[in-house]
Amino acid sequence: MSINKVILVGNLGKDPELRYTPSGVAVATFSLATSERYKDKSGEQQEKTEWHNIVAWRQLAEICGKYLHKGKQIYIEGKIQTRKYQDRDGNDRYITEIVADQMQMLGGRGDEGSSGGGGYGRQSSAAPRGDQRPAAGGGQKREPSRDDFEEPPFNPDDDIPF
Amino acid sequence: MSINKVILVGNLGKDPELRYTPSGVAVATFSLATSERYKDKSGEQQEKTEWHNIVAWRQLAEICGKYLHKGKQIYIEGKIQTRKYQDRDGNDRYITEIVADQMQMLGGRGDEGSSGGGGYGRQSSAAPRGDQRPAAGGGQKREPSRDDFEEPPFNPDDDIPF
Amino acid sequence: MSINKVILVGNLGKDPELRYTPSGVAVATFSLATSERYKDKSGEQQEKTEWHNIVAWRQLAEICGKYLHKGKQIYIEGKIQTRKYQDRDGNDRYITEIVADQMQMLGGRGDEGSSGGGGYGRQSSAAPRGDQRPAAGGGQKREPSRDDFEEPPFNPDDDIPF
Amino acid sequence: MSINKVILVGNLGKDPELRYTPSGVAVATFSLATSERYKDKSGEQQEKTEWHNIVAWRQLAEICGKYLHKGKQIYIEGKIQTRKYQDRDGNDRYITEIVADQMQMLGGRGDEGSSGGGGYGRQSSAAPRGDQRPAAGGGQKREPSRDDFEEPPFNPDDDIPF
DNA sequence: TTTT
DNA sequence: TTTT
Repeated sequence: MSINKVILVGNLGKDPELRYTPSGVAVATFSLATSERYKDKSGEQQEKTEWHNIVAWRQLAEICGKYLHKGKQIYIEGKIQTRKYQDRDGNDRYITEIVADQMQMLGGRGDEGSSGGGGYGRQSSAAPRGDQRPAAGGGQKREPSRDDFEEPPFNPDDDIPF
Repeated sequence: MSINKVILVGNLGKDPELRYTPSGVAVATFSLATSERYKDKSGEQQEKTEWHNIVAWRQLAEICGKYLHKGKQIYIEGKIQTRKYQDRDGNDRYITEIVADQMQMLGGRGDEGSSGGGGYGRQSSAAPRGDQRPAAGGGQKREPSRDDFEEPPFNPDDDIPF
Repeated sequence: MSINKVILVGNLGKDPELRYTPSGVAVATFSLATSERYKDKSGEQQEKTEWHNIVAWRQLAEICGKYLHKGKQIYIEGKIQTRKYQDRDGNDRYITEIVADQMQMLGGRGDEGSSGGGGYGRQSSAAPRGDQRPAAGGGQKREPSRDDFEEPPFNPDDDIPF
Repeated sequence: MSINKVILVGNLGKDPELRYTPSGVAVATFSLATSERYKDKSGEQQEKTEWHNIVAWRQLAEICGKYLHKGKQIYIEGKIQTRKYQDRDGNDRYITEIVADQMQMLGGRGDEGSSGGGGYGRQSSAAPRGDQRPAAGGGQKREPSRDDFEEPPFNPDDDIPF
């Protein structure tokens, strides 16, 4: 009964960090800058930069770790999530992050060495093959199969029944 | 390298139609009204209604066919698609549709008999069980498995490594 | 060169708080819950609620203060913003908020006494008339004029030139 | 009580066409391609391109006419609208268009001579100054004023009252 | 054809 | 703190 959706287009502040949970699940984190220009009261153009903490899991994490780098312009779709943690003094702290479920590289053609292309996330079986994961328990990754294609733009074997 | 995303909140003009392709793939179609209020030049409040052709496939089609009905308010996320077809005279015609990949029932609380709830689409394994499909070739439906869960809000077995 | 957009559909946890800055600008704040259902590893249905801090300014603030209340289901469109503040001990803290620029009441039909209707935000001149602001400097509110209408769905005085 | 929102990232198929209505209102039209990669049943990578008819009005039209050109990658936010017209034979035809209300140039830094920058649409007073409109009735364009600034990321004169 |  |  609810929607929690974030859409960002911005640039990476640093290269992503790719880590693995104890059970071998890939997690990529990076910060993404979005900048807003606005006129202040005196009519001056001002710019304000917002930094977003992005988190990607599993296959999307590995794609981020492999293809993204500092300065790259990307599109991110995901959801907002606030996580509680304890600081050094044991006090509760909260951090708000964007959990990505789609990522697209933008800014095209030979832009800084990115081979780029495609959109990544969810079902997307367009993802690069070959498992970059280190030895790890893993398990959650399911095997792609022949039937595993995406929502078809059209279905050559089927007559559209309307 | 591109994004094609539509977000609609509106009401169904009629009950959905649920059909099946020759190979047994479910397709639901319905029209969704969004209404916009605006002031015209004379300062009068006006309303303009836009009708959207919604198409849903597979499991989402079946959920739409089962739970949606005329008047229901829903959230739809999907993409724009223009399809070519021939009219009775053999002329090329084009129709623009929204191919849904997420649907949420809104307007809650026992609203008109909908048992409703949850959000449907993509990976969503929250979908009602039991196959409503008629005898049909099918095949594209893959078996859900234990590893088949969604992006975890958090992962109890894993320490978050950051 | 960037996009920072949030779309939420959720329910208010409490009535909004409407305040005014020293110079008389209205600010409404409230928290909005979005809930996600997911299957955990053991196949159990779980629910996780996310709480979003919403901030609305000016006319939209006043509409929120006037029409929204605890439990109401709304659509919010806005942007993510992280604000720094000092806690009681003088330590820097950060809070992430959604600065709303559009709000729509959902869930319809005489739902809990809301007179409701319309969509509010930006140019929207559909907003209730009559100034609810207390005596205050103000100033930023500009006067609506005859030319002040919104993007017209169509323009009766103009032939569309294509 | 409804939402009609489209978000596109794609490339212009041609230079925009900038026209004016009899009363002098600027209208820009252009087509925008979004491409989707997907795997077909035989496992082959396929690409399908969708062409969107974009319409922009007034100031946004002039910015599009001035800064956009064939091939440029942009972000568009707007709404879906289906318009009825008569073909040469007097038959009713329908065309679906995206009425833009925000546009952002993407793909950055000196990309093909675009001076670029900023986001355009709505209140955005960041728009280039100087009126490119030919002699024309006009009228709907309101004069920007000192009070005409956008939603402030923060307000230096005001203490945030929460 | 919906809804407010 | 909401809602289903």
